[in-house]
Amino acid sequence: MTQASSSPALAQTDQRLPLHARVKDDLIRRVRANEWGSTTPLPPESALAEAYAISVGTLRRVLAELAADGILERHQGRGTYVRRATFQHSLFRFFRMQGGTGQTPGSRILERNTQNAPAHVAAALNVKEHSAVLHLHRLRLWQDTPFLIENIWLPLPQFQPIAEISLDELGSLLYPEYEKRIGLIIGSATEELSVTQATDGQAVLLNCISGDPLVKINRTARTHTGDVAEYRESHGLASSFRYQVEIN
Amino acid sequence: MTQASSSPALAQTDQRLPLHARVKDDLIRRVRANEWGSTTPLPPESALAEAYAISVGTLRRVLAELAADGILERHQGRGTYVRRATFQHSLFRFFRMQGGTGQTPGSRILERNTQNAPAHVAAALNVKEHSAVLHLHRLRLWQDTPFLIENIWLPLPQFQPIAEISLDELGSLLYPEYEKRIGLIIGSATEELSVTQATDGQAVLLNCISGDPLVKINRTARTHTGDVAEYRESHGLASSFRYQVEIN
DNA sequence: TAGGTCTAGTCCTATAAAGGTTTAATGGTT
DNA sequence: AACCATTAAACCTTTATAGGACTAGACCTA
Repeated sequence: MTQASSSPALAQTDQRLPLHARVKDDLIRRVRANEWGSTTPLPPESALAEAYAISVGTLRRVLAELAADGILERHQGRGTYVRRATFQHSLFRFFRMQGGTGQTPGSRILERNTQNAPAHVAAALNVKEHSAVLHLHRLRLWQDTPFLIENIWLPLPQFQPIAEISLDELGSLLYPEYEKRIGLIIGSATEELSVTQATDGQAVLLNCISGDPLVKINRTARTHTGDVAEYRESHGLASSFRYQVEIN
Repeated sequence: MTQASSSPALAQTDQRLPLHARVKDDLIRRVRANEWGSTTPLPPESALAEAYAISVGTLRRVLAELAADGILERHQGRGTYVRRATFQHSLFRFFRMQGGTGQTPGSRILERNTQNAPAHVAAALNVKEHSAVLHLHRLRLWQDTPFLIENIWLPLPQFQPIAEISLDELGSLLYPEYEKRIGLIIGSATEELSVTQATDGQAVLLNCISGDPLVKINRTARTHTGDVAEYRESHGLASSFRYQVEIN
């Protein structure tokens, strides 16, 4: 059952892999390339199967896996869509600020500049040391009270559009902005938590006393395919901190 | 394609669900009932399908889902097995103590008694307030240095065997003990992290100064089917704390 | 306008079948 | 003992087919 030649759509995939894996890889690539917005359905099963020159059964298996992986959403009778959104929520399970109404916190950009990546940032972003990166320094507020200091690094030139838009447009949520400006979708992230003490500068921003315990959150955010897209270091008041995790 | 009557094995499952869902539910029940140890393979596809009176294709779909859920492990040519172990690892990603060798920390039981569940414990364990629970008070050590205080509550009479075994046997890892003594397998857990200050008692145990920042971890552990099996409150020195999370 | 019915489009359930790959065990050969 | 070929058992891949269920929109009716 080895196919001598296969659909041109699979030309760039690893020929040693079984068909379903190759189709999956290609679909992930196309999702990542933003071929379908979150409101445009993918082609129906029948059309996709025909395009890949595989049977509907095999294609259904791939789509089911992608749905299980959280990349696609399928709705009987309506169609198959790229999945977005839920992620933003899961990232904001911390800091007991979402009491009651699901409001998003405010934010104020303190600084935006272009830097040569320091060693630890370069390592996290998986780029060469001293290569150009965009740096955002941001303060997050809850009901006008600052609770979190963020330092965000983004690789250039990929994120150049973010360097050029007005600061007002860098509203509270960055990930939708990445998607709109660059067509880049954050698919997963790793966070590392530790506890530190407030420096003088942090104490001023957070309106606390120097030496107070802070929670430090290092986040590495990736696309669906695992490429690192953003590195972020956040510091927040430990006293107002709460973080919830599911383990499987 | 509505089946008038189905395999007796599915008698206790919800008849409104599709076949594959009913078979999945039943297999989860049987895994939970410890029908197969982690070294005994499940019956082969062909035999299982025949026993449930369904086609091999449908059964394969169920087994694939269970494997994706991390409940089963399948090996071509060898068989299908209940999955264990990996979980213990994922639970111990915190506290930067596993440097190099993957040693498990030591532990010392400070106290074991039967209590009437306090309100917050009863709520977490999903039992009536003041009902009998087993309480373990444990100190965890890394190279003879205490780094974590644990308070563990288990519902009775389910966990009665744990109340009766010798304290020596409550070695460092509890979950294998649950499996061996009660046949109960922990499948998932929720943890909530926050930062507190050391009380006098905690300071003595952890060899720190009263008021030092501590990390507090509340863990609710569940079986594969979602029933709460254990509630645990841990306190550790914030200075030696590091926690890593994957978000999807 | 409001509320039904119908229908095309889409995904879902279930079965069947042919052939392939991997593993473990067996028994022979060197 | 070490190596190899064979074989049975187990899971994997792919295709094909028949029918069911759900959704959105078109159309009709009151």
